[in-house]
Amino acid sequence: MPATITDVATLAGVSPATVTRVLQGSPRVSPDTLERVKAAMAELDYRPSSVARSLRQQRTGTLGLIVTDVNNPFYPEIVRGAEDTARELGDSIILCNAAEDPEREIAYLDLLLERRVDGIIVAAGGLTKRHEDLLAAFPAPLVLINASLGRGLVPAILSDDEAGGRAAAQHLIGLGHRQLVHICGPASGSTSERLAGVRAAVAAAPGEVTLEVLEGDGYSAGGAAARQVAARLRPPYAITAHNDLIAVGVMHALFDLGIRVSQDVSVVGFDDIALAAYVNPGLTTIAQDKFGMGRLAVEIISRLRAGEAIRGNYVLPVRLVVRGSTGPAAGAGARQTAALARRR
Amino acid sequence: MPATITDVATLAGVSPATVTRVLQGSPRVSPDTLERVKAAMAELDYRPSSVARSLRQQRTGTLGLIVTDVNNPFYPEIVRGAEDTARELGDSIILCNAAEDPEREIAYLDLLLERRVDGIIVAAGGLTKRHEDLLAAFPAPLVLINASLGRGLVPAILSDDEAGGRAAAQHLIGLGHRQLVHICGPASGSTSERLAGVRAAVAAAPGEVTLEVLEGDGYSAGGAAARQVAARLRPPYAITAHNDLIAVGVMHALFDLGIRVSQDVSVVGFDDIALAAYVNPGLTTIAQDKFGMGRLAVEIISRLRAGEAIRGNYVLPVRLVVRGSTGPAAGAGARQTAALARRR
DNA sequence: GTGAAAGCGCTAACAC
DNA sequence: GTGTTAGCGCTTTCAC
Repeated sequence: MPATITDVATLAGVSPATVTRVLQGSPRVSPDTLERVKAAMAELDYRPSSVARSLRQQRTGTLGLIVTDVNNPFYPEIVRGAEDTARELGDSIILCNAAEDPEREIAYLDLLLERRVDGIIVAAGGLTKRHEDLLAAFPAPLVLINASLGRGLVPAILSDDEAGGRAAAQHLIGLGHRQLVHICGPASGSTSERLAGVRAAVAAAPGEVTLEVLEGDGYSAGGAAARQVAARLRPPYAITAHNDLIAVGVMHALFDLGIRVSQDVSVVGFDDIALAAYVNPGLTTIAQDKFGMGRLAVEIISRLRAGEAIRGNYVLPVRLVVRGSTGPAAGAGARQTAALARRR
Repeated sequence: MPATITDVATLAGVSPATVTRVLQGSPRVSPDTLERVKAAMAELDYRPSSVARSLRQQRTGTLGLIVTDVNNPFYPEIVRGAEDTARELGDSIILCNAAEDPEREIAYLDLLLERRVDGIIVAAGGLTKRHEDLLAAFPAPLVLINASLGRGLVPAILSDDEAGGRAAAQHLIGLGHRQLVHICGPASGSTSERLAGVRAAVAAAPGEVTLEVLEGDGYSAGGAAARQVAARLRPPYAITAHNDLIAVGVMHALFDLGIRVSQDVSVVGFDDIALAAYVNPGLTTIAQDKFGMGRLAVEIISRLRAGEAIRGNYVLPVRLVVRGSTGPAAGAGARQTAALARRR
């Protein structure tokens, strides 16, 4: 049994209230008392119970963070951003891994409410209709990451997907590419925004640029899509993928076909997960500010808690990261000989 | 303000104690009362406060999980294993990201004690002396992952590093390799165990097998070590790395030198992080049961909480995962022509 | 500058 | 089967 405030008070010969004052650094404590109380605390190895404090103060200093899947390389960085910021504010994070299961996500919402968390952050890929209704009238400060509720009642943090798609395509067009292929991810969500950006860049390009759009969600599907393309198109062409994992699948497929990434075909991903830097050649991609999303989410919660009325979407800028997977489009009749792919 | 148990009791025309009984599913409640109470709960959207309950019951149903760095691809899987299991047991996880900072790690221990967590899991790379003293006399159930206190007072979960090193080397020797190189990781910790395993396999090998040991912690240092080796040794030879990240650094360096991974030089990693599967060729590696470590940690905590006296080390088995980065050692004078590396 | 008293929301022991 | 009572450990008036 850990020592209680009463134990400390008794040992120091004061009342519990005085111990509280010491705990809070109140100036209305005589130096003498202060010292005695501190000594008593040290003696008893006293640690105030935040459980009791939470009950009394009606706030727990705890935030719930529901994540689609911690194992998805996209999320740990968001978790870091949130945890880091929470820590600075004196809060803790209860981590909930929804494991891609919407039911479980909802169960967590309940659990977190019972735990009386001061706010909840939901970093989830796709929201179901059921979520929408539940969240729209939610009895606690709430922020969404990478998802938004139609009516904008709940503050949401998003990446500028449209700008990202545009930057990816512009980069390729700037390298001289005239044949673009976009491989889509999951039908829902931001897919269309990224594609819309690509479309916009293609439309605005000087000269004639073609764009073909394929489905290919996931690592292997991305590879399959690439094979399909390779059977029809002749290099130089360029592929934008909805995310990095798809792009890596594309790169492997091209490699197997003896098509050189960068020299023959350029590839651009989206997200900038760690993998992008370690793959060979390095993957050119659109970086989302994942850490910043986590950070901002916690900051918004803390402002909501303070009574501010916040709603609407926060759109974070993205950034083109050029690595080895993109290169200038060689003249129309580019050699396609299988040989060493350029590194990074 | 959320509804309280008294609100429910009043609305249902019963005492709070009866509401508690309903909450706990006690059989000593008349069907009639049961129904009225349930109706009142629904009406008020009542959620029992686990804060109040925790104070009363002197247990929070919360576990602290201190992790060196969530962003390190090794940890998310441990987190998943812990969170998953905690959930099954009705517990929640407070995630603490130490960000490689030992001071911060210690600060978290204090914070978690104040929060009166039911137990703490520390998944940390290196323990300092200061940790040791603190943890050896820790006032809460405690489990370590991938670290152990000399005297074994605190239960620790480890991978069988020695067996892993042995399996890696045996795999290579079985492929006909006679020149082995081991690239070490951080000096402390399990480094030596893995190396010891490699040594054991080399010693037990039929015929003459040489082993060279190099430092090379981290992605780039691993690459540097590989370049050093390549300048001296002629293929076929084989490299075991202390972990996957080093191994990937090695693979890139070899690629740059025009040395083919698998055909000319085999490479084996350790850990089996996601990266290992996505790199090209796929990295042969020793898989640690990361999920199982997280799971076991939570299970041990729950048994400690139940009063069992548990100490000593739990050593989990590892598993050789063969991918494309290892292949048979070609005859002594193997061609070293730069050409396409075999895929996966 | 300090103490007494009340109460946060729940549950456990005991009564009936 | 149900109610009464006390108390978990803290903080917050309010008094002095």
